[in-house]
Amino acid sequence: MTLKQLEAFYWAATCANFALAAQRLHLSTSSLSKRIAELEQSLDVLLFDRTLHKASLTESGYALLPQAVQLLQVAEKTRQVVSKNQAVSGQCSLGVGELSALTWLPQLATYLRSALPHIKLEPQVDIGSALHQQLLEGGLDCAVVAGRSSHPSIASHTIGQAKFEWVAAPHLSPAIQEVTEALLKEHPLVTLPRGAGTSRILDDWLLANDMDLAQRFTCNSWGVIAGLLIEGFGIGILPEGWARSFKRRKQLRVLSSAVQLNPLSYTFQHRRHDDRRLVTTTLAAVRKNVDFSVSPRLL
Amino acid sequence: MTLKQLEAFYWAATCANFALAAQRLHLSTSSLSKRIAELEQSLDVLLFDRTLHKASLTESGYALLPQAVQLLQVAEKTRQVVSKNQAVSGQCSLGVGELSALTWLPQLATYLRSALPHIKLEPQVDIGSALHQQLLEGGLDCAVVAGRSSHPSIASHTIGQAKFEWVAAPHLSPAIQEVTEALLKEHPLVTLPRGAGTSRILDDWLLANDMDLAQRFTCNSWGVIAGLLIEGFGIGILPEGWARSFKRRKQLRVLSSAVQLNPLSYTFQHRRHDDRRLVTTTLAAVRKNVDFSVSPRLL
DNA sequence: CGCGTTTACGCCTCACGTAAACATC
DNA sequence: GATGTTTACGTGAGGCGTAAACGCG
Repeated sequence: MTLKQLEAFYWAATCANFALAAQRLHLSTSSLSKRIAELEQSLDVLLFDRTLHKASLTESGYALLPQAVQLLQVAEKTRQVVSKNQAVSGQCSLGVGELSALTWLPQLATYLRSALPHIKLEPQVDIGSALHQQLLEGGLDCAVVAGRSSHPSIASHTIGQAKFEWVAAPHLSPAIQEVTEALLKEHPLVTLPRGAGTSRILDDWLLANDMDLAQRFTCNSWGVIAGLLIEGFGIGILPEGWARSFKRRKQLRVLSSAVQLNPLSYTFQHRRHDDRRLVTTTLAAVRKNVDFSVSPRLL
Repeated sequence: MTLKQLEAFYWAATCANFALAAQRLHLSTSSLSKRIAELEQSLDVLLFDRTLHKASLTESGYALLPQAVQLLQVAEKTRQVVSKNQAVSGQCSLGVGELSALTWLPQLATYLRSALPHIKLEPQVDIGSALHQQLLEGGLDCAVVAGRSSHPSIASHTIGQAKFEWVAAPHLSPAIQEVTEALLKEHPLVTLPRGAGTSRILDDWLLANDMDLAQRFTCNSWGVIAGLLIEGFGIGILPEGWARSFKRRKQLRVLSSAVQLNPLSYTFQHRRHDDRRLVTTTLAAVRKNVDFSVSPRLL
């Protein structure tokens, strides 16, 4: 039984399949398979059931998993205790939503390049639910997602809030300065699809105002949404930084509303027992650089 | 960093020297040295100071030791959780005093041979203080010693008591049936050297009876002591089983005493963090077979 | 047939022991 | 010189990737 074998077992047990786990370990699938086989041989126990299409944990495998986690944690702690102030290094795949990608992510990348050059950041942009799934399957080391995860094997750390404003094109019902039910009936609501964090904000607001769902036009790209809003296609909400920028250029106007939009809390999420310094260091770096209020870089 | 390296480090750090640690791991000294060197390289830290005659732990080495212990313990636990009911195997060097060796040790050996054939018992007979030292230096896995160890890195488990009787040859002051100060002044006290557990019993008794030390003749062999007592060389104490045997053969008579001799408690001792099943299983086997009251096999 | 896992094979590194060298007392 | 640790070196097992085979949907 070796630490390498246990590490291979951990990833194989918690990733969607061996290929993904192997990728995570910078290993070929066949080598990973052999490591698992050798671990099984050394413990004289079958850890995976291969009779099905996918390898799944046996009872013994389930029994081993928490032990393996503990062992790897202690091993990591051991490395930290002894080799203090060693440069953190490795690839870190970070999942982010489009909003994060367009506001503070470039800042984070710049910071990491100068402060922690041995960390190779690999950003992956997708909607929150996809990122969450990727975290579970082992495709990501960590992700910044709206809200906390309710999944037991994902740990969430609050890192910041994004604020939103109601906006409309200047020529869209120019007399009206406030978001009303009538306005929402007249013009479609342009927003991200359900499942994105922003939807929660909108649903909260609609509920608080006792309004029915207006016509809803969804697209998974903030850029497209902003474009549609500027075109006067409908009304919608934008992150405060964006709203500010477009307002300054007179491309959009900010609408008031009787009830404020709740801010949206974002959390840094990672696999609960993944205590690698790579992850904790990345969390610290994200905390240093997160800022949802900045204007998007592309404008 | 591998488990093998940490195991090598643990033994190298806690044994008297690398050679002994290597022997313990069934490894050549050079291989052990290389393992340590590789561990140092992988952690990028010097663990031993080689400028002195003997390699001694550096500050980092001292920091690593408890972590290594914890890691090895968790590893051992992990093996146990998964591979339950696996046969325990390995060489187990057990230190015992002569009294244990001559009473219950053969019984233990027989038991182990039939019940746990994969454990190779290697008994080593010496006086308690030597066994204790060997435990500390790593020369022994475990030992049965009189009294508990006060050393922080040695764990003690009480396993039984030995009772002793005052004896004398039938022709030695035949009128006297009780141990008195006068008797002890007339005849030398034949006993084990100071440092053996039996000395404590005698000192307790002398103190309780407010007696001064009589003339004392010491020898490190119970066989020699019994021989001298039978010869009428002096008076002394013998384990109850021995006293019973010699009394039955009329070679010795048992003397009464106003104050009883305290029984002597024996403990099973091992290195505190050595949780190998080999050790715990041996402890259980010793508990099953320990019996200081049996007559010695050689009589 | 596609997807996921294992086997076959050639390559090379790594871990071992023997023996000699080195360092300290 | 005795004791204790490291270096040199030849050997064999073990871990790796590529590529082919297997086995279940």
